[in-house]
Amino acid sequence: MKRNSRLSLALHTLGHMATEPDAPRTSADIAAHAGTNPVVVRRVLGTLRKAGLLTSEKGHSGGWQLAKSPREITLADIYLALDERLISTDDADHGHNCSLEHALHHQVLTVMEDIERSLIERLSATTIADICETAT
Amino acid sequence: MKRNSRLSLALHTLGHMATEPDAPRTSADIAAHAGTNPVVVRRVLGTLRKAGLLTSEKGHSGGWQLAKSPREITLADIYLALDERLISTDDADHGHNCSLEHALHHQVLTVMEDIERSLIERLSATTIADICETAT
DNA sequence: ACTTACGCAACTGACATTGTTACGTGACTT
DNA sequence: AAGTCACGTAACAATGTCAGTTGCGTAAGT
Repeated sequence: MKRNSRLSLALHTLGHMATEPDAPRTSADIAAHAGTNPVVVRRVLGTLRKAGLLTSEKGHSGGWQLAKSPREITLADIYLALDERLISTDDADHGHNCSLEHALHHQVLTVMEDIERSLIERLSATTIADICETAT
Repeated sequence: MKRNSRLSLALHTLGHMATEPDAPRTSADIAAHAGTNPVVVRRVLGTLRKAGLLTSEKGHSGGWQLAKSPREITLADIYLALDERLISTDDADHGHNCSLEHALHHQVLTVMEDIERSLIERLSATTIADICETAT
């Protein structure tokens, strides 16, 4: 798979959960539906649980469920929970001795931060409930 | 190095070239200044040459030079030449059978395309000559 | 001829990510 | 109480990407 497979898996899973919010789903079911592995599902959904978007229960009739109403979960929430940012937040060495390079990176970084801010703003405008409605 | 090292190298090199546009530089010099390898420099600058931003000459007193005035080269030109897009342009399998997944990806993709468009717009507002002036 | 410097192909090693196996733990069922 | 179900987590293998490196060819100039 490629780089944004975690995001794909998260969107896909939460989307389906939103259509039937009260039915818990096991990682095995989700994995089968998404064509991947239960452990991978638990890994990805685990980060969403840490972000407060999902709950998980063990044992019989356990599994994963939405922690809030689908109308309260935006695409931005999912994007931010997965922590796959546009900008590589490690600004370690590139300011070593060259003022030109420093100016260059500062300019690009400023633009990128603005862009990411507006990306999040755009993503937070649609909830997963919205998506389910438009998909009919 | 990390993922945007090609962009860093390109920006850095073009920035320095802009301060003295008529002096050709060899890949060995550039590599030494950037702390990398001449072949890597040729790889990266080669893509910029294909995009029409640089020229290269072989033999004695050969090397790399800007193909245009520094005032005509924007950050967007460099970004686009390196082809490191925000969106993974391979929309191969994710629309296989699930209309919900299709709607999800369509929504995210639309937002991402908008965002990238505005990123390019922002980057095209500053030329490398601008950077050299602000770096004094 | 000889040197210089790019062009390009092939290989290596580091690194990240996904997939897989294995085992522990909590919760429910009988 | 025993059994099962499902998550939680660690460890490892498989894969892909990318920078780095070596080597050789080719063009331009001395």
